[in-house]
Amino acid sequence: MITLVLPDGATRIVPLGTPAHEVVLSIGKGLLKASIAVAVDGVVQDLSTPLRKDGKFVVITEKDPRALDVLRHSGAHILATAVRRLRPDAKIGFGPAIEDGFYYDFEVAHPFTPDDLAAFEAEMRKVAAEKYPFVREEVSQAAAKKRFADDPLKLERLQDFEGSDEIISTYTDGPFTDLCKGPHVPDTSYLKHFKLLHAAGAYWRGDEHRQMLQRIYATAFFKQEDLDAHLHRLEESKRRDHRVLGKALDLFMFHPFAPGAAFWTEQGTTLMNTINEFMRELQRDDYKEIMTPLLYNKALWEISGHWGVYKDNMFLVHDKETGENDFALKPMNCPSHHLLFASKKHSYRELPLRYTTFDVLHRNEISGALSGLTRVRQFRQDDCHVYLMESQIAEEVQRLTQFILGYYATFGLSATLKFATRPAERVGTDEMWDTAERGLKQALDATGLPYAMKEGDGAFYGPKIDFDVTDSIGRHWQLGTIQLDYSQPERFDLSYTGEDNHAHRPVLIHRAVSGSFERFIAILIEHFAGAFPVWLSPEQVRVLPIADDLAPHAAEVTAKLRAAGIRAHLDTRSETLNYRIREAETMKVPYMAVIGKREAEANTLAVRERGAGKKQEVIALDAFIARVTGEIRSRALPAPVTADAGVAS
RNA sequence: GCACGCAUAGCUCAGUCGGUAGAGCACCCCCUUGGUAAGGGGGAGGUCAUCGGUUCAAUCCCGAUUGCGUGCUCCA
Repeated sequence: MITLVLPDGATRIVPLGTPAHEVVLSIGKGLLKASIAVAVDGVVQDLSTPLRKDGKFVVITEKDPRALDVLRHSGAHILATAVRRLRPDAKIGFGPAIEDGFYYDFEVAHPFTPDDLAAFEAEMRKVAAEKYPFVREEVSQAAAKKRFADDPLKLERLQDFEGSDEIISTYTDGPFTDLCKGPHVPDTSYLKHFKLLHAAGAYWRGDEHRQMLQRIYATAFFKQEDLDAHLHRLEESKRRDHRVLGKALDLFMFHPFAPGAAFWTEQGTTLMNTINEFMRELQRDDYKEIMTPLLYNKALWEISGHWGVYKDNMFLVHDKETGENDFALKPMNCPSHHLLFASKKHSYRELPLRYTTFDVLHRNEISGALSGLTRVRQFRQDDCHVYLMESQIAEEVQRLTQFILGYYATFGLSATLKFATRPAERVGTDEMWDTAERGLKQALDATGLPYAMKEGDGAFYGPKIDFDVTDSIGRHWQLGTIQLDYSQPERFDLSYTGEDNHAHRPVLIHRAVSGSFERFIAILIEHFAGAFPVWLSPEQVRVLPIADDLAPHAAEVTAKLRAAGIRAHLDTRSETLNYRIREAETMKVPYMAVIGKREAEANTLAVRERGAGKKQEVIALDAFIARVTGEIRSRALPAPVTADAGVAS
């Protein structure tokens, strides 16, 4: 017998192996109808699975977030059922529920076309209508092997269980049986609101050396309105896509002659420079900004170790005197910073010494990885290397952490911290890692901030703190990083003179705040949907004289705005006011200053704010200048950044 | 890198079941001098990504190349 405790404290004592649905029925008939699955001590299982353990018994209905995973996993089986009916030759791989839906991998002779997807979706509706129950069976390894004799991928999976006491189960819905641990919804008719999204290649088990399968991505919900909302969200992110907005707002472009490297227009350059200047200002007092060469002899990369492991990702440059490709563009700044550091003697009094740089870096990413501004081959990092004594680590890490979080906050971005510890492949002794991890952890604890652990995810030379940023539509980006490194100071034989007049090895911290300016700008574009705060906007005020004869006055106004440090532009084209307002709105200029006869005479402006519609405010020129310069100085954020902020419908 | 898809005017896209192309916006000119999201008219603009093949004929079919897009261990 096993004992189940219901949420209200009541208990049910039932024979071992009783199917869950019997227990649910004993609670209520209506509940059984509404139930999708159950959880025993948090472990989700389906209604037909025999109960084997005592524990807290919770019935999962549509309202439980875990129900969606069950539905989606069943959706994957229904997808496979449909594919097998139409393409009996398809071999099946994995078909899990994922964050926003599910997928299923198939091995087929001919990849799927969009028409195939439409046919599969139609077939899935039939399978759902046929209301096949999901029947669970528990089988022996031998029986399973026999059953999946024609499915080599499943056989490979079965191999993993050889010798383990794992219960092997299969699920059958109508004509289709899959090796699966469940859980599933009771029958196929539960899948009502779903959509196949796209197909793409995916390596079997993510291994590029294995065969490529065809993966079909799909999503499913319990309610049509949830599905609609999800599809709407997808549309919304497409509209915010920095590649689309970058073109629409004329910020940057790419050219086939320079794949993976952005061209910045004057607007985009202004944006880039504004962000760069902000960082420069923050680092003015405690950092030493330096510039180092972009191109180095391989001798440097041999010392740093890049020539051995990273060479394929570097752009090599031919030297006409040696006739060899023995120069390379730098993929990171650290080695060059070390050369500068090592060029003279340093006292312990100088530490922590912080070198910061904005140099251009090149990494030869594989072509398939390139994507807009988020994965490029040429980029600039807000890079910093701190040379310090071991005793200074805690304070420095706290300082850098506050710096990074403060920087994000200026843009209305929040971040969570992740502490990544020693990876399997690493350099240095265990003792060194103990010291480094302890030091970093103490420093992190001292900040009082919550953080998640990422065991084994550190850099090969040291543990690190990663900053995971959430944008206005809830997407996550890994941006900043603080990495502790005992290895490079060793390789580059770095030293400082201590109080004891002896040479000591400094510890190194690598720090990046935005990862790269390119990627950060991509995130900002999507975060703000192109409607940047005033201080970031490439164009802050557009001056619009109503008629031609007001142009001279408008030009004076523009000059005054510019003299005050405001990025103002004058639009005197002989177009209607409506036309010019529309264009300024489309380009997401934060302020439109309209000048008619009345304003010219009173030296005022009829100010329209971006996105505020017809609402206008007549304000004295001086007052307007004070307001805008104030917003620029304080780097004010626009009214709460919401999911729809500034997105034209 | 690999699988699939896409590439037509500056942009967004139609189109040609093989007979060398069209719209809207943008651009230029003219009229309009306007009060808060498109005033009206006219014009210019394309070796249909590149190279090769098939064909009487290719932007369209086939192949290659380049670029871009989706994706490439959230496990049975």
